[in-house]
Amino acid sequence: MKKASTIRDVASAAGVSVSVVSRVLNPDSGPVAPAKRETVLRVIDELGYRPRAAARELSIGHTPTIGLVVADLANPFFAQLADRVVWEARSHGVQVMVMTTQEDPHLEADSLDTLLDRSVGGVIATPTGSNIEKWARLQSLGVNVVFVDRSIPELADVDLVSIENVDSARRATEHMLGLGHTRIGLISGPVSTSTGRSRIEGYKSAHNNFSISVDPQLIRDVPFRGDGGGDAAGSLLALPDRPTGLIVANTAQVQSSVRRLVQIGVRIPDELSVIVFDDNPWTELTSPPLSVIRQPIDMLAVHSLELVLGRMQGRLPPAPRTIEVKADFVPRSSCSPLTLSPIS
Amino acid sequence: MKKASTIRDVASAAGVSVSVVSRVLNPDSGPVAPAKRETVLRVIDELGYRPRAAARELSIGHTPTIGLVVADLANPFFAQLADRVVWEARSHGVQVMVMTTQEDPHLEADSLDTLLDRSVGGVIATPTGSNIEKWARLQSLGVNVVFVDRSIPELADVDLVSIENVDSARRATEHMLGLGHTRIGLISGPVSTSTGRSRIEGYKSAHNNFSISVDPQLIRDVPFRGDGGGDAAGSLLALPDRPTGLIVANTAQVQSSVRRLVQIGVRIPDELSVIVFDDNPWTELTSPPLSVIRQPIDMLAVHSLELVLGRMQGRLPPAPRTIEVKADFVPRSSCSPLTLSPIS
DNA sequence: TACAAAAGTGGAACCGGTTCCACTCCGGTC
DNA sequence: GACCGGAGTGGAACCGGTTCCACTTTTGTA
Repeated sequence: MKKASTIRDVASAAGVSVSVVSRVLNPDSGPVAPAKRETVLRVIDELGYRPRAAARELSIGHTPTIGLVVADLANPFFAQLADRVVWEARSHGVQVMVMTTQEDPHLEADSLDTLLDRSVGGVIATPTGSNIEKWARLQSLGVNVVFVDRSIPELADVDLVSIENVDSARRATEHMLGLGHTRIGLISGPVSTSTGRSRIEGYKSAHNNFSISVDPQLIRDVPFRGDGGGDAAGSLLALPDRPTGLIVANTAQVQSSVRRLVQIGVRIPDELSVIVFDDNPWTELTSPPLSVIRQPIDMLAVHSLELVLGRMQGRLPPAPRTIEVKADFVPRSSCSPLTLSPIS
Repeated sequence: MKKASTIRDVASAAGVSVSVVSRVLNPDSGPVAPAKRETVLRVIDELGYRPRAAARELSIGHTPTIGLVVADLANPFFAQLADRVVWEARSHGVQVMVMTTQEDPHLEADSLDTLLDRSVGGVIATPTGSNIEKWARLQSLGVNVVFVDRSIPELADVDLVSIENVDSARRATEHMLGLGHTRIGLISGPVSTSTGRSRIEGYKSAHNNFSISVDPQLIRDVPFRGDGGGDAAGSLLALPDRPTGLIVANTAQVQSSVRRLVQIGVRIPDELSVIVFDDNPWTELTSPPLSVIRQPIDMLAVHSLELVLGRMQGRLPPAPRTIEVKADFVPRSSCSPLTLSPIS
């Protein structure tokens, strides 16, 4: 366990001053005679010297690092998002600190503190919805914040990247309405989140277009955490006048909901047509393969990274941006026309 | 965008020296009069002061941070591993830098450099199998390395946490042999990895126990990346004397393999009995639900973290450790007795 | 009361980079 | 030949913490 060499080791081995070595390390920071540059580079190689990030960070004042704060990596949506963000960031020479919140505001607050301590230049997050002042403080300290997928209404000047939630939910609903279903269950996210509200709005809007009234009983907004999706699915199916269609618009609850449907043993699509949000890899391995709204996770990752890096480099106008990307509806075999009472 | 306060700001605001503030910050580093401690804490709170990690790191020489190097967060196995590690680490006050390699040795090498620059105290990794000298160098610089799930035979003195690979593969194989199957396909990881080799060994050992000879044609070792699992599944089923059982022991290829089986339309378990490694959440949502070898990801995470932290704190004997945890066989409905030529 | 030990405190060096600045060489220009 | 500007260089301050050490004050004990 030899200890790593420092810039001063390199300097003395190369017979130059630390200033010169530093200039070699940071090409645009000043002139170096070509011959010396060669020598220094050779010595660096021989010694296996690598500058320590902490030292640079201390004198520069910031790091080429961003934080990624998601609920739960065990959820494929977040996992894929993280994968893409980490991957994409690397190609820009930026490191990513991944933090998970388990949807717990306290853990979220902790994560933000940690990121602050690490002097990250930006944060990409799917916020829990709390910690308003904490997010604001982060921004006021110059940390660039971009929300993905969800936003917090109280925080107006934060960049946001999400799918077209209203439109996506409307299209899914209209697809079912078009098949003749009139009682369609909706399992959405909490109304305290933008995502939850927008998707409910899209659902209602579709009903409106079809001049079909909305039964509030059929709308279940459940938390992201826990087994709320499964319970909601169970209770919807237990309704006297039970729905013939189900849209699961809470990505965190898809698995739980589908598992419950399988347990109950409803026949899909004969007894129940189903559309879920998010094209998890397994959705086409179930039988029947599920029709899904596919969130273009790559796009979410790319755009949010672009935003946060753009802000870090100060090459974006100050006004907050909202980027909405289109989500595809991918029909598979989990929806069928309503046969019991066929449409006119 | 006001700028953050420093320890000297706190010191002067509290009317004490920086030494005192530092001692308040690090409780066991020296005595502080209770009254002054109070004052300092109050000032810290008022100013919203937080010590900068980089400064501390620079003077201490290391960070309470570990690196986690996995192939691909989009793979549920790694994603869950990452989730557990991050989670568990946090409860020990340790941060985790998550890096992905996409199974590419170059990217792996980059990641290790980055982690080195950040002065991490330890690394938990599923190594690609290359970069032998790089791993060795990392160790010689005092970075504690723990491999999870796979190991590199050339690197003898690295801690390893994995499941009982030989035993797991044997149990799965014996289960099928016990059902009367004699031609069982095996899709495993590359033989260049310990995992790949051990699982093939278990498969062979089971055959041996049942005095059934092994047809080498039925063993397919495919890379972790790409669609090798699907292709192997396809080609196994295209064999003239095609297998009646299939064990997918390459966790990264399960999805690809199962997808192919679904595409081909083999009836499971009637035409083909199937066991896969890894209890991904969706394996019980397929029809039929798949029998799996369940890797206790929590255990893998906990043990590897324990090892790496233990080494960082120097409270472990120097000899490298290998921890093997038991993997459960979870029978579901994807295996049935061989009916064509029933066992005696 | 005397004196050693322990508690409490602040000054300053240090960790390993970056950067400002002063200084020395050059060559080119009037 | 005097002068100027720019290339090239090194010294030293600085970033924000930690820690050693010397010093003063308090406490405990004989």
